Amino acid sequence: MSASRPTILDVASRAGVSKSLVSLALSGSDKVSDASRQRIERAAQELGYRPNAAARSLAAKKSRTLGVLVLDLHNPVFAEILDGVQTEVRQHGFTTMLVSGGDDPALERAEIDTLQQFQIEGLILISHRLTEAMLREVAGEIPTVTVTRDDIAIPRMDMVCNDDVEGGRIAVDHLVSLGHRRIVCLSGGDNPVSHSRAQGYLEAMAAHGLSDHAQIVSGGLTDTAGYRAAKEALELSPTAFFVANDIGAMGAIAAVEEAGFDVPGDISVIGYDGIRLAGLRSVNLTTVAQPLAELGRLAATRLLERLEKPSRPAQHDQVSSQLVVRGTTGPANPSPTA
Amino acid sequence: MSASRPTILDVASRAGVSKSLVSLALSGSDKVSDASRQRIERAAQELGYRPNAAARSLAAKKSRTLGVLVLDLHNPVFAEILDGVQTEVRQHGFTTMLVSGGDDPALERAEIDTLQQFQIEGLILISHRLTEAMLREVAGEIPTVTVTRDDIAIPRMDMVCNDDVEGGRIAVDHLVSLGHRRIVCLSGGDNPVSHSRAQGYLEAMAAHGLSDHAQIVSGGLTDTAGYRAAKEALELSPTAFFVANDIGAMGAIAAVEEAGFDVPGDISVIGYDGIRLAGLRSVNLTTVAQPLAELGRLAATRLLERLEKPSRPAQHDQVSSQLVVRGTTGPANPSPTA
DNA sequence: CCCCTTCGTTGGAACGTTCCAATTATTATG
DNA sequence: CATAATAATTGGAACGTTCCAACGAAGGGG
Repeated sequence: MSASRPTILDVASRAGVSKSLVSLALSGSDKVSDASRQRIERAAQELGYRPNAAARSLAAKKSRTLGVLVLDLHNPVFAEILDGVQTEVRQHGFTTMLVSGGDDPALERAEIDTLQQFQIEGLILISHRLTEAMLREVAGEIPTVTVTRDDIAIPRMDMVCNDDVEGGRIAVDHLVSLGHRRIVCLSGGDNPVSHSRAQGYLEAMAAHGLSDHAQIVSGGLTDTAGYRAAKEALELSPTAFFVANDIGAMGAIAAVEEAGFDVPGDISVIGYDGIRLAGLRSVNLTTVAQPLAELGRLAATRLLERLEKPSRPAQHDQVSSQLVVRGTTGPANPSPTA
Repeated sequence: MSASRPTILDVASRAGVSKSLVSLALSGSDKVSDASRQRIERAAQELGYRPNAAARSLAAKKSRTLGVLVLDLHNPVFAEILDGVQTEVRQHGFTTMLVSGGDDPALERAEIDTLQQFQIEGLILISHRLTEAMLREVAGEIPTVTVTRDDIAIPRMDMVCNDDVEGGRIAVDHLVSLGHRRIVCLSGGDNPVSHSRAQGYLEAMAAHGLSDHAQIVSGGLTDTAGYRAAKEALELSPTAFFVANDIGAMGAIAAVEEAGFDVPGDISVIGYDGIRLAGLRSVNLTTVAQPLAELGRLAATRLLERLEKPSRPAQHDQVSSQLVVRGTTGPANPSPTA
């Protein structure tokens, strides 16, 4: 049973120097003689010394830790954004603390509270559940950047988003180029992201002179929501669906096939997000891919910049999506047969 | 620009009591008069006081935080196990700190280091990348429980696993009951989990007198690995595949369909894990479902128990899987036609 | 009315670090 | 060779909390 963890004092006495010098040496100061530095490093090594982050954070008044709140760990979109966040943050010597929210905004607020107790220096929100009041409160207390949410602008809060309107247009353009005209949009329901995507859909339909065919069926962002919406939308005898997210698109495909149609022989389906899953061979979904990791990377960058310069005006970034053609879209079939 | 965060002293002076009493009151001690308690709570509320976890952890010499290392946040299996961990841990007033490893065991070791700097009281490992030496080192320093890894037993380290051998048997039993005999196992490669599942497969094949038909094709745990293995295994003219995990099964299905066979008309496919994804309508995979959340819950429970009683002998739990029949398995077709 | 218990409350030490001003050792300069 | 400048090192205060021993004020029993 080893005694408790070695402290900086143990290292100091073993190296025959003061604790202050150990602190200096381990933080890479250049005013430590090589001889001392070496002895200190060896002592630390031998003792298996690991600095106490709590003590450090307390003394230094900074934790070098960023908090990240994600909407839902199950949705692959978030894991992929997180990748980007992590890479960037790590490079700057910061650590991230990850929490995932629940359905309940209040619970989500509580999770942020926990993060704050750990003295995080900044916060990345990859969720759109917080109410405006909560968001304002949080952003007022701590440097914050939101990802995939652009509905609420707050003075010092940066936002990193995909250009969802453009993405909607890209989807429609692709379908139109394949000869589709009766394109129905299965929207993701009532959230900023889905609104913009539907908006892009409408604009592009108009641009192609297809406003008469523009129809939006509102659903949600889940598999079942996509399924139901598609089922309902089949009544409109479409030749193609633009679905607001990939998971929803998978549900929609199931509905289409269940109704006896072939994808893409009879009906084409295009999704949105570009999660890896969509690339699996058995899914093989054509989609409008957001640069997810880039989204995360950018969010981290903005946050780190703000830590340097807290008073900088809010910055709103938009990244572009890219069409990824796979197997669920094809030439329009003027008269699909069930 | 608000001054820095309020401390316990601010609360104390506003409530007109000593800091000690504030500490007592906020930690729910019963030796605080109702009057004081109320004034303290109001003061804390009004100031927006949030205790500093760093200071608390330093003073109390305990952080009430557990570390969790997951193999890969992209794999849905881990998100679902995490759910279970979180629920349980939260109920006991602990917080979790989540990190995800990379491909590199050394990097994974470094992540654990970070966790330790935050004075985590215990560690949950949902990963099997650490070398035995690393695992021993870590488990020697901090109460540890591994999930889905049962290849290395260490005195004080608890293990929570699925009974993968039984799961393999369940899969085979199901296929046999549908009349299948030429059942090929697409194994997940060289890791403890896959070994056990293949083991169960072999045992069950033997039990059904089908040892002559038992064939294992080794692959990996990814979509592409499943695809390749299936492609190769089609040579063996099977009527069914037992694939070592769900994601791999999805790849296998793609290969089967690409070769012109129908699933499950010509060839049945059963997976393993029971990720939600498998339940999506467009996937609809028959699978051997591990109780993933339960696995996580149990791991957390064991760890919390060990914190109470550090010297308890290592406990090895096994949970049972359950067959979930969906659309990818069906009656054997004696002569599948491409 | 005094002493003893109980209840509520308090100040101070401790936790392990960083930071700063102060000190000592070393080297350069005239 | 003395002194100034510089380099290396040090002790102590501070960070915000918990914990503990000790305190005063009520209340009860003799």
